[in-house]
Amino acid sequence: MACDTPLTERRLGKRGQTLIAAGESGPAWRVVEGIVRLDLPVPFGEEPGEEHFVGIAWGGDLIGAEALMFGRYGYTATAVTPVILEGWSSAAAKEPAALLYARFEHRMGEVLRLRAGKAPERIARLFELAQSAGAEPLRLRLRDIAAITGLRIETVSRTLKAMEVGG
Amino acid sequence: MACDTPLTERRLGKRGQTLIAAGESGPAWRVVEGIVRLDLPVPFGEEPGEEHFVGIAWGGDLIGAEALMFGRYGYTATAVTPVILEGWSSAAAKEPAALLYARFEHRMGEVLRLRAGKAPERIARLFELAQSAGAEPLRLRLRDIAAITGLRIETVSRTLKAMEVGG
DNA sequence: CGACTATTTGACCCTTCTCAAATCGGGTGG
DNA sequence: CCACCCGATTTGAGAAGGGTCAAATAGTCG
Repeated sequence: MACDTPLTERRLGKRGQTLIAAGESGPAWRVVEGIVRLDLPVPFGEEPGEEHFVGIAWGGDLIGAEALMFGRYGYTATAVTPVILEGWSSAAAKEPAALLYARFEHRMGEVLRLRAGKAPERIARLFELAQSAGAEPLRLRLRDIAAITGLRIETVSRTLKAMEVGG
Repeated sequence: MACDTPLTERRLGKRGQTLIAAGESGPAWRVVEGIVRLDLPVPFGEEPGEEHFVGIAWGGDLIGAEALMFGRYGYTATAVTPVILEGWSSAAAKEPAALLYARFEHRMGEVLRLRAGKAPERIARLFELAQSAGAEPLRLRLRDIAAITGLRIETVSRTLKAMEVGG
């Protein structure tokens, strides 16, 4: 860790990389570029290996902030696109609470829109989001697209093929 | 609740009542009891009268906080169940930002779960949520159930009937 | 090259959406 | 008290859209 910059420690993540693991401890990060998906480990004795998708973060969103409060990360964060993270400390946070809430509302609306409408619309919106989040290669894994849009991998595959022919 | 302090103004809302109207100005509120749905007025020249569901709030969540920042409410809030609101001022807010984030992650996960799985599961989860939010009569309007779960009103009607027979 | 993981494809079934029309209530003006 | 209107629910029938299960292909990384 060449931590010679006094202010903002940065960290890169490749597509598919686990950025934060539920149960472990560490700092909070701000998602500067790219998209991150958040999953909860299965609550009860369900399929081990399965996870519950609980949200995405991008464009300045904070991830892992709960570790500052409770000591451990509450969920797993994985890079959906290549990402750039920036260390975040609560001391450095100057955003007023009302602004945080406003940002939340917007974020929740975006996430919900990814679960509304038919398969092609959902997937298209996800790609738009990825593009606006500054993800360069714009190549997403089907499993991520499926988890985020609430579709099946097979459906995503077929829809994607249909889309590139039509549009 | 021996809270007779002059500071916390309370307000009741009946099912279906508009609590906050997009574009108007006013204070922020904390949802003490019940469930509130949030909608965005249609962005462009789409079906007038239609709204985009962008989230729900309950159990201590804040609504209308963006009016503190931007002067106007950014979305419409409607009572899905009878609700109790409590006036909120940013000055009174002492929750650390990290806690706000943690709460929000949880909230987003809950909302997403209401859009996952088949119709009966979604609807059942919404009723559980409504119950946990302290809504007494537990009678929801079909249009609200449909908007929140992302189903059609007809589907909700049919599913509800099938559910009360089976379970 | 070999083991694995990710993506495609096929065939078929089930859910949910659609479009229409019938009912059910609750108010209202006579 | 009754006829009527309007929004909210129900019901029907048929069509799409996705989900499932199974197998075949492409990629990847040692």
